[in-house]
Amino acid sequence: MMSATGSPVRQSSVRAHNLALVLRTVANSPDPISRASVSAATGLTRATVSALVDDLVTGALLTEREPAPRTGAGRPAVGLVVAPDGPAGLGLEINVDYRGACVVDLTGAIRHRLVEPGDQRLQDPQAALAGLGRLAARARALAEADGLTVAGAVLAVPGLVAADGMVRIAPNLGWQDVTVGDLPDGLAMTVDNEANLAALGELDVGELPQDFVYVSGEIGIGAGIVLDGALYRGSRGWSGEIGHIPINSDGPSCRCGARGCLEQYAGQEAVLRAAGVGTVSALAAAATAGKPDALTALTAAGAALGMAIATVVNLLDVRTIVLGGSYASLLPWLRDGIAAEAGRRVLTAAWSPVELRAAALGPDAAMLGAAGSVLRGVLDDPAAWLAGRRP
Amino acid sequence: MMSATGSPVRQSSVRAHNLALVLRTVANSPDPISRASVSAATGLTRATVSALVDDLVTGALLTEREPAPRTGAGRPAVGLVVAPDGPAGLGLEINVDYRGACVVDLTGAIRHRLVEPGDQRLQDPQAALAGLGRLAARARALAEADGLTVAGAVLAVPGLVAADGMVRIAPNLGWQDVTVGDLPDGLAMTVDNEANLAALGELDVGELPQDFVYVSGEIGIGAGIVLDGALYRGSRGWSGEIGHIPINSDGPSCRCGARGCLEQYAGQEAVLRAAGVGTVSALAAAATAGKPDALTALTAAGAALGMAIATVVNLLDVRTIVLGGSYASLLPWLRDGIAAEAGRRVLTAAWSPVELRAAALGPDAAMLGAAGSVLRGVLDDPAAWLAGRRP
DNA sequence: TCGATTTGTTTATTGGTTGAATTATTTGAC
DNA sequence: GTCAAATAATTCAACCAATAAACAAATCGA
Repeated sequence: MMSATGSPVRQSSVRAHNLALVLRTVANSPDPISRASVSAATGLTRATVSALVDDLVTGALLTEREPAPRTGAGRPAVGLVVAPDGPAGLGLEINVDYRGACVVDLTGAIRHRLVEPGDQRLQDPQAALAGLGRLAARARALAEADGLTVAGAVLAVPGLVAADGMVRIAPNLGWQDVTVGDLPDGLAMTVDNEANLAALGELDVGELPQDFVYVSGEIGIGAGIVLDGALYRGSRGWSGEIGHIPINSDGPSCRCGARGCLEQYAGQEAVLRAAGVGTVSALAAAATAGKPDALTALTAAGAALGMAIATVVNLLDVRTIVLGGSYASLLPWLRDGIAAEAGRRVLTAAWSPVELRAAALGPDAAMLGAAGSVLRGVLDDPAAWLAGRRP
Repeated sequence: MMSATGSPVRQSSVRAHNLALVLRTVANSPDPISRASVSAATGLTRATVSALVDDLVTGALLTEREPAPRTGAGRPAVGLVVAPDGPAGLGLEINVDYRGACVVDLTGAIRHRLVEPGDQRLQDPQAALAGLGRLAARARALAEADGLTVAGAVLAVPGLVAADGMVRIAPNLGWQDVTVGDLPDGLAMTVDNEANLAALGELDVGELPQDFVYVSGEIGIGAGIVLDGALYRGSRGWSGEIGHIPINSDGPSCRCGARGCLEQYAGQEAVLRAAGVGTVSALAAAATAGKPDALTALTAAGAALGMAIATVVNLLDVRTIVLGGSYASLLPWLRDGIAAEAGRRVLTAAWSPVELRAAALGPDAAMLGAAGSVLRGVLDDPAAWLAGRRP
């Protein structure tokens, strides 16, 4: 009668779990950390930690270093750090006016960064992907010249990505139902939404709580939702479509077919039009100069954004909102409008106000998040990586 | 430097995991299931399953029964079912005009149900809790007379519940910062939001996907969010406050201080006022009779609800919405309005429409969900339960 | 009645953690 | 300068839980 229980068994995947636990403990430590400290932090025996660390060192995931300067008597510890020359993540991005690739190592250092400007909308998707493949190959060659092993690649696209890796629709790229396979050189590649990956990128740089929402303001408005330290993708991978939250039931019509969507109030096109300028940098300049049209436009956008953010907070009870994309640079003028509207509409604002932050990574957030998500795969399941490398 | 890794270690909690796996497999099976079938379904060896089942049987979580009629040769199997006389959950509820208690056994059968009508707003919170304690004691006595062991109690309240069990505010009960301790007879009790527990109750009866949102329409409008088969409570336990999603930035003012909240369009008071009737049942009667005022009011409420649901779906990518509370009985007249608005505003509606369902459990959903969440605790960690019972 | 078949248990083996003892390396005191 | 105290890391026997394979039990079918 085969009742589908969902979870398979776990025999001695205890080791896999503990391997990940040790690796994560070292990765989260700001300084080189000794085996004994890992033992204390995890609760595992020193003996066990030694055995696990041995595996991780021979598998090139950890490296021994000089320990942090210590005080008092006793045998000096051997410091452990995440290996800078082990696996690396290849982060890729195709966006409206550029494509890029970056290589990030396990320590989080950006080892290479290649960006090719150029309007991707002019090309058909397969041509754009072929160009991206060449860029990826160059980045990979650079990484391997450094002695790194590229563990995988993730591609960020501004669109709806299905669970099977098909790009359902990327309106600003003009893509529809585009299948993205592995890279030409055989490296495994997965695709994900740009806002999702940017959220992961912001999460990787730390300083953020385990629950937050990243709001990306570009031509469209998307959100990456991080709950309990993990990205929430939704049952089909289509979560975070914040741009079409209704602000006003009978507002201006939107390209989605409905009326009064957030995008019509706080999308890049609407704001630039209201401010009477052509680009985001021109808008920032006008706002800095105190031009009334610019300030009015930004105040209105902030109010609309504040309403949408209030909705998100009331629904998900996150206390932190990270503003990325063009919102990051415009936050100084958006902040008051957002805070006022959110303060009025968030039920729990009286106890704990919503915290607004500008994205730390700037325009590279999605690409870096893509590389980071490759590394996250290794960090979360080092046993699988070791098993794959062994033979 | 003690890097807080978050996850503690796991030694031979493999057993705990597999114990839960076996128990869940039996619980999910519609018919009595043999050890061999459990083995096949889980991937565990027959030997291992036998050992685990032994523990579960001696711990009164499983019972041997006649197996399902079988065909073909071979030694006849011994059927396993979840024990009807093992641990039971005590579900409690305090709502505006009644308080209740129910006892549910591990098989999901409702063994006892006690409801005391009466306006709870008239009492101060401690008096209401004392009355509830007496009701709980009666229910517990009935359960123990049946040979059941009450494993714990959960209380459903219509309000914001903090992680530490304090009821921050329950507007329709007139409660504010009420601390709820254990029951007078020493039984552990936890508190949770009514919509959250109702969502869990609906999840328990099955037939639902792993991701859905339960929308409860009472005086206020709340939502219970289920993601990946688990309730999402938010970082502080205050998720799901859907009633204050903005429908129209300059709509009628709301008691929350903002304008144009959903509650002002689809809350019970607004709808009854618009329809010119006094109660939900009168509204249903008027709608059945085809009264224009009632139909117009319900259509308008459906449209507002559809907008809010579209927001939820765009944000979380759930495909199923369960309508509970007074919405369950009014769904026939709300459905078209919701579906039209949601179809227009949900970005992915073209590929996969939003599925609307009426709640299956009716007004007892929260109370039953509360009892179910006690049992869920036992089902999810039978090892802890066995360890607690052993000495 | 016998073989085939399926269920459930017993037994030896293996993988992985633990705890205690052991070795290694430093600081500080006499 | 030597020795005791302290801390780090490794080695080794014991243990726990799952596995695989053999075995015992109970039924069907010829």
